[in-house]
Amino acid sequence: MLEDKLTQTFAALADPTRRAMLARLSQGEANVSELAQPFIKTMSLPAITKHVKVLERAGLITKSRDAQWRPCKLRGAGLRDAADWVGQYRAFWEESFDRLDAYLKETAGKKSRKKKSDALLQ
Amino acid sequence: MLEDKLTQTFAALADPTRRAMLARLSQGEANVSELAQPFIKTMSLPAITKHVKVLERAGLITKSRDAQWRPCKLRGAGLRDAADWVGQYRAFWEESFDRLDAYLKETAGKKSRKKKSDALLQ
DNA sequence: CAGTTAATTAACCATTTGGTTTATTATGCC
DNA sequence: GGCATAATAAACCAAATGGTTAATTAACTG
Repeated sequence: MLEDKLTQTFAALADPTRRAMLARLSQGEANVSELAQPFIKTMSLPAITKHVKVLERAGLITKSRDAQWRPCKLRGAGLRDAADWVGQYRAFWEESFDRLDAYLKETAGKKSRKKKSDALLQ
Repeated sequence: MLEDKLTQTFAALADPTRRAMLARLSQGEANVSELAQPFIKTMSLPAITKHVKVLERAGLITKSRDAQWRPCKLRGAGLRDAADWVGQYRAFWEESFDRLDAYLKETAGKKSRKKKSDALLQ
């Protein structure tokens, strides 16, 4: 994945309105006004349109056409790219570890109580 | 985790310079000028300082003091929070699925070839 | 103490972001 | 055709972001 695409993806996720839209879409397709519904008291429709566009350009959703409606659907691959990037660092939140320890466990170890430390970075 | 903290975390990840800094820190502690090293031809030190501060405020790194140096280290919990959020959507990138199918597999199923679909959303 | 190194602060600037209001496009319906 | 609905576009604005340069703080070193 392009460096810049990942930037767009994380930027798109860095907004609670857009994350709520993804949450809504995880329950099924929705058109723009349906996505707008929870926010329409506090935000204009053009603002919603913009948020949807950010999600679309980031590859997190796809938008199609049905008469005057624009049904949107979640695009798993977009979220997977973000998950894959973050996943590189899994070893850093899986309890106690250090790289040597991890190396020993992965190669020769068998009795250590600590969890595995994945290879990190490209 | 606070809604707003997640926003800060994703915003911090939405920059290639900052992601590169995290990559560097995944190989071990580094102080600010060490983090700056790959960028110092193209960016001033105050710019680096600002990036480091964004990472720190997002909870992705911690910074301590050693004389005039400021050793930084990766904070796994910050990345885990991001990973956990994205992980809610795992079902959407793990091949063919739908919520009913997932439900059946998780509760009664035993022979389905499809991968598991986690419960989504709060 | 004087000088050097590490890092930050302050003030500033351009661009991007997230919102607004008003106007427009496109579709379906009577 | 005329009207209502769904969505977008355009123009604008304030605040945030990502950078700069110049000045400052803090610590070590000779």
